[in-house]
Amino acid sequence: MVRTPCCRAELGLKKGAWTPEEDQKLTSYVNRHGEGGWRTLPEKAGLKRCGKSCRLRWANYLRPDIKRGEFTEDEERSIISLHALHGNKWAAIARGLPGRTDNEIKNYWNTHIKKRLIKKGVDPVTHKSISANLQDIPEKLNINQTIITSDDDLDHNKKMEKSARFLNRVANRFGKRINQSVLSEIIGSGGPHATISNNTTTVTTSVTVDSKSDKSTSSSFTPTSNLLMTANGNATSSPSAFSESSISDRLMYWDKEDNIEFSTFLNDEDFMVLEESCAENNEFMKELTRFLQEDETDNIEMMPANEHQDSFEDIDNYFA
DNA sequence: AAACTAGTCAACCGCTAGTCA
DNA sequence: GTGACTAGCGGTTGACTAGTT
Repeated sequence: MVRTPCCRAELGLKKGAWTPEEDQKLTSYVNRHGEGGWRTLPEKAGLKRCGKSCRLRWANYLRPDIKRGEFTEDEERSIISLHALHGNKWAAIARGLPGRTDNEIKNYWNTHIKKRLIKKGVDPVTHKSISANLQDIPEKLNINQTIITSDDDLDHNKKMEKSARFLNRVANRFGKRINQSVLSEIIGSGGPHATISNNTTTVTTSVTVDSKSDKSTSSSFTPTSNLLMTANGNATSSPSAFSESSISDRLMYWDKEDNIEFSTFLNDEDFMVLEESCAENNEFMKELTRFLQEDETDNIEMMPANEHQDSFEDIDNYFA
């Protein structure tokens, strides 16, 4: 299929920087007729520009809701979190930052954040430490070499990976149903942090989850590709938000004020407590709990924890 | 003061997905 | 099913500016 070029120089269409007069024409036209119809807009608005150029000028510069000026620290943190989630999907990232355009975020990333991350020793593509990435090289080169040095390490890594997968699945399943703004808020605050109880070690690390192998059925929420997790030897419970009854018991969320409770089943291997950042995101947990309660009242049976061999299968079945 | 370099960001280009006749 | 068309996206370019030599 042969396409006619959008902006043909022989038609005498102007390129380059926009003049204030052009901005004025475009703004008043869009204000009168609304966005859209970009192909025919230039002629109607009396502009010697291609429609694409007009759309871009409007979207990136003239739109009234565009926020100008320096990015705040919060915005920067959000960009980093969202980039970890979406990669170079600038439009997706921009949706999480009202008033900022994809172009602006892209430029800011390339000129500021990227450099800063590299300076801190963080790979801006993978969001892992650069030294950690060096350890990945054998894997990337398909060399059969393991960097796990002991059974304990292997076991610990498996636990963390499974726990990360669990969180991913919760996000994927509930992403379809939970208010997007609540999810954006969580992502904006750095994503859910999980504390894994393994009773032996205290480690801070990040776990990458293969979202391809975790088949997501979510149509409205992009699967998490990275989850930041804190593996903490001291099994902690957040004040008022989470409590644990026993290592093989259920993950509990209980809000005293609203008198609501969330629980799901985890065996001792997958046991985890969502703390700190999730506690900050009480809204998310409350909403999650409400959905569970609704489901329970719809007679969806929840099986006791000790009958579960594979908690992920159970979670899949439950949320399916 | 002039030349050069590096950083920034608006705008462009090429491509893809979605829609419609 | 096919092709024309539109809108939108991500990567790249180049003009402009500020800092340095």
